[in-house]
Amino acid sequence: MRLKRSLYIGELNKNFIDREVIVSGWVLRRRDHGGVIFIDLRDKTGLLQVVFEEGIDPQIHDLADSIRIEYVISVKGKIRKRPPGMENPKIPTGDIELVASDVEILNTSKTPPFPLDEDISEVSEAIRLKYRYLEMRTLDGLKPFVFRHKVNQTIREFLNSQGFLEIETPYLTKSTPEGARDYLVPSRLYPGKFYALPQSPQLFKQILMVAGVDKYYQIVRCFRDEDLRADRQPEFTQLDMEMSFVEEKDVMQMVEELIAYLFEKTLGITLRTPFPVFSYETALRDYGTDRPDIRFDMKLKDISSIAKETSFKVFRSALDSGGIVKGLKAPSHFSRKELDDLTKFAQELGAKGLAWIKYTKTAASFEEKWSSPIVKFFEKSALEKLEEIFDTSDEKATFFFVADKEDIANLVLSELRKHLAQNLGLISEKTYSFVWIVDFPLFEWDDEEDRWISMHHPFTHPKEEDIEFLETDPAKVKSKAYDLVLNGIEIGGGSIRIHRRELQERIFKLLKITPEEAEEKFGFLLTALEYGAPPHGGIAFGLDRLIMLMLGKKSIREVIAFPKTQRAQCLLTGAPAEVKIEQILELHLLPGWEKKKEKS
RNA sequence: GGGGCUGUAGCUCAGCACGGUUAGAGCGCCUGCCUGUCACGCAGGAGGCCGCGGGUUCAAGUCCCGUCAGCCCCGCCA
Repeated sequence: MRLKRSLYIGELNKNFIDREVIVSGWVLRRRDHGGVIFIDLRDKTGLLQVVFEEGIDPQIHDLADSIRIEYVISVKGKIRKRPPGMENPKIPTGDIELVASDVEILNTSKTPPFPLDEDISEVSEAIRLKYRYLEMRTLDGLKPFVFRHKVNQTIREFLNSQGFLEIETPYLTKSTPEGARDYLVPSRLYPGKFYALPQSPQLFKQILMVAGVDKYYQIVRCFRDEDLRADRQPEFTQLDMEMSFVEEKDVMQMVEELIAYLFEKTLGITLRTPFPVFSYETALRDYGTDRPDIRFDMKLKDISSIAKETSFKVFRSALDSGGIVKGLKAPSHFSRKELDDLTKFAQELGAKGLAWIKYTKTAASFEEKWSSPIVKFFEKSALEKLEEIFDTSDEKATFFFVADKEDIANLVLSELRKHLAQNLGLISEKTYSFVWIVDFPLFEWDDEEDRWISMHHPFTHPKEEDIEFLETDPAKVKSKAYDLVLNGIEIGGGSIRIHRRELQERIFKLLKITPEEAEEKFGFLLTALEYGAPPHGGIAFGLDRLIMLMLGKKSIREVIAFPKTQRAQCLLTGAPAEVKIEQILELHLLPGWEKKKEKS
């Protein structure tokens, strides 16, 4: 490299006029006027117009003539004030330019597969991922990653100041039976044995509490071999935290301070704390989901008691088979086609249908207020009760009802609620609405496995007052768990953990984990609990999700440098890929590996 | 495992319902001209396995079946 960079483009301003500088970067655009060639040079800090004039040095001018888009060059020259009227107000360096006296072409470039000088969000994601480095090289391409870097630093800054210790935990660890599918890593030294990549550092951080660390955090990669979504990657990053000698409120308060600090420092947004707290039961009752989006109202209402009084068979039969009738009110009327589409939307989520009633507050008579194929099944008193239950302050409204089993009604209506709010423009995009969900049930019944399973994970502490019901009425037992939800997306979840071996063993027993299995899978934890484990609890955040929401992105792939596709491939590297047979043999992955080993 | 959308030039897309000459557009690319442009301009040019395989047909980018890939969703999972 003959011409060594003297500064970044972003550092340049009028004060540099008449000074000689060397800048290095990529050619964004070039405008060849024959006798004069303009090149817009880009580095990660900005854009600068470089001028090659024929009169100054014909040789340099010829070299500039061969320069193409995305060539990597260093240019030496004097900064000059642009001639009057030639300024470009669109860029920060628009009132100056670099008059090239020397240029070094450090590398050529093929023509990029997509233009790097304009908005590339229209380019298909597959191509962007294959050439991720080109996407990142564009003017704003690094923005999400600069932001992410800042988030990480701010989190560390805050937690360090609070006395937290960042400690790394292993990636090659032990498979655990509960939770998601594990990614397995075959052991070369122990034929037939496997490491698992961690779904989270859960057990390690608990053991760190036993070790007296007191406050731990880690920004850590986690791995789960499940199907992907816009907000789910097989490897993702958690902000993992754990604290000793704490109750729920201590963790929640620490988190609120952290989140408030983070939003203030990185987005300049002052959040109102404490965040609202909903019980699991309330969330399900009012929103149909344990991750409610509370940026808008439109609460769900149980109208089973009204439905019971109607002659509408669909409602009656749902109630007779133990279901419920639940509904919501949208502040608008809908066309027949829109109603058909909404019905289809509901059916795709599992509803048998979607009942609706159009409501016009200012109609001439009571009867004319109500319009629907099903309104004939309703007595006047039933309609009056609807008016009462739903606050009918809107001029026009439409009631939607789902009659089904409770969980289906809740699922369908919660999705419908989001869908309608989005379409009706009820959601203000710039709002950040946090809400805590607490008082989760400790267990949920799993029909397939015919046993209770942990709603959170098996190490979650039951509410003290419910411990006595563990064996007699597991459904009644609530947990010391808490989820943090932002704009309808779960961004974090945690709990106070069990810190006594006896209680942990009781839970395992309830989960139909035999003592032998418990010893084999979690023996190290049980042993640790016996050596003076302090009360402790913590939380883990989906950091990718949080950053996605902070940046208003629709997918966590936008905030991950090299993400996987929905089919879990890396389009850049081509992973997963086949490996040499030798590698497979060495890992004892083929049938008959034991024999092969004996022979060798 | 299931449902939906998409796949045509380097990129973004039209053409497909109703099969029929040589498959188009914009941007980009190449060559030439041009000393003040900044999405420079002007003139000329190159560039296509219409995702892949099979079928129907005199004839398929267009119709049918299968398959692959990307995205969104359900299940699963956080």
